[in-house]
Amino acid sequence: MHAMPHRKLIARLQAFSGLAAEDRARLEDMPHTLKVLADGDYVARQGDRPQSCAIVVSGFLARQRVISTRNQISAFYVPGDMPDLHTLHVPVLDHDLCSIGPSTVALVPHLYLGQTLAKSATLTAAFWRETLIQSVIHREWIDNLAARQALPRLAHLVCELAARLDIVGLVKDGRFELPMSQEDLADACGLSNVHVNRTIQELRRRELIDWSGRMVEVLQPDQLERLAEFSAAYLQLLKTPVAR
Amino acid sequence: MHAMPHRKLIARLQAFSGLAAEDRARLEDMPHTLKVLADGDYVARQGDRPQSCAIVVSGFLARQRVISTRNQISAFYVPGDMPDLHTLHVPVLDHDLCSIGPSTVALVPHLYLGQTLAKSATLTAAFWRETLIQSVIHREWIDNLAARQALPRLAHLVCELAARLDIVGLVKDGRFELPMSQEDLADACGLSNVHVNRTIQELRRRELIDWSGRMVEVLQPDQLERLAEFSAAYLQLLKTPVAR
DNA sequence: CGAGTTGTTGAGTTGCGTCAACCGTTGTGG
DNA sequence: CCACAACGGTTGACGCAACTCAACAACTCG
Repeated sequence: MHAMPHRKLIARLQAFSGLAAEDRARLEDMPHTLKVLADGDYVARQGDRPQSCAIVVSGFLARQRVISTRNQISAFYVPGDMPDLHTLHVPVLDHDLCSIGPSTVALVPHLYLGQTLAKSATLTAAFWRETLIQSVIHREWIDNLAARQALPRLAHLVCELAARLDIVGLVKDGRFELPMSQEDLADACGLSNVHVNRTIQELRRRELIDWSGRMVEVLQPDQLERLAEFSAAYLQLLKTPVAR
Repeated sequence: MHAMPHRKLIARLQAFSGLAAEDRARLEDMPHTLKVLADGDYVARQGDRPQSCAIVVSGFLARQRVISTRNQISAFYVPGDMPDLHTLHVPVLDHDLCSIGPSTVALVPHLYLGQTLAKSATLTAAFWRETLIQSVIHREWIDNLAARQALPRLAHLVCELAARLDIVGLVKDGRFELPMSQEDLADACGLSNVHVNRTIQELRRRELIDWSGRMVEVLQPDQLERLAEFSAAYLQLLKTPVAR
């Protein structure tokens, strides 16, 4: 089924960080166990001290946590992402890591990952950069939540997910799968599920997207990105190597 | 004036990452230039490719950027922070870095920083962890912006800044200096300046804080943290070393 | 086929924004 | 040394984006 489960991760690291052949080989040889998750299953829970890092192989994960009465989602993870890479250095997980729809993850032991990074400074830099991408995305979410109202806010999230899925080859003709419910979107956007519903209808009415069931199609990418003030540039900032 | 400008940074790295004597020495010997900033001065601008990293020596910086019509602040930086450490790996700055009130920063060339990290895996880990702390704080902001309304949201920000200032010894008897205007707070919290004003008055009315001029005093820390659902734990998660 | 999700719609409410005026403080230049 | 401009803080009146509650429809799945 998955001859090389972390293929998407390696391809992205290759593209953005430029791996040497031996680094690539080290990654391909990483020992791992595959784990199949159903909708709502947890990869790890708040307070856990994971002994391995997950790589999303297929499907979506959400980072979430209860704030006052709401189940707040602070990140989505798509295939090729490592949602808990930071636990290498920050042992305690501060959120739940939950499967949105069915998904598959590969688990790589900290022990092995640490040893591999110790052998290669470029690999260390590549994985460090990987955590920095997550920071960039976090900052976009902060801006999005604080500064935009519902319509552009949802539009921005759609643009972001489309761009991230495109990088790992999961967008075909502007179409891609989003397994999250409107309730999940509400939890991510700081809106009520009712208002998310009405806002999506407005996006449909303007013929910017076609969104029925789990499939989304972006009909007018330029218009949608203009509404969202979205620029994919921030996801592509990582192509120049570190100063030495 | 500043015999060792990055003393606060070193002390924090020491406490959270446990530096060896030689790593400490390397940090103390870092070549740098001091830069004094007035209110509103920029350390660097969006789109810049800085050739050095800044360490906040005194005062506050804000990471900001214009979103639609608003000047959105996505992070505050206090003494001991390295606001653009990530430019080591992500060359282009995606926000402005602006002084809030007068401040001083030490600039350390990328070239030197890269060479130093190449010599020490533990130092690399310590600085990587430093960027991960920023991620943790970003996620707290996401939760704060999305899930809490104005009163607890502002309370949470006050708690966070108090905790971060406390770590670097800038809190005396619950009192500390916050140089930002209510407008700045509004830009950080996704609120209007008018509503920030009213919300602060409510915090004062409840006798949770005393906030006049630039000085803030937390009168009832427990009550304030309960209102904000704040726990300083997330800033302290970094004390266990990496697996090897 | 029923039971539990997820999506949709309507009506009434509210937290927060906007606009606009006013006040106190600070700093600056004549 | 005062006049005055500039800025940050404060207050009131009004409007709106988004929330809550509640019912219902569509879909999924055992």
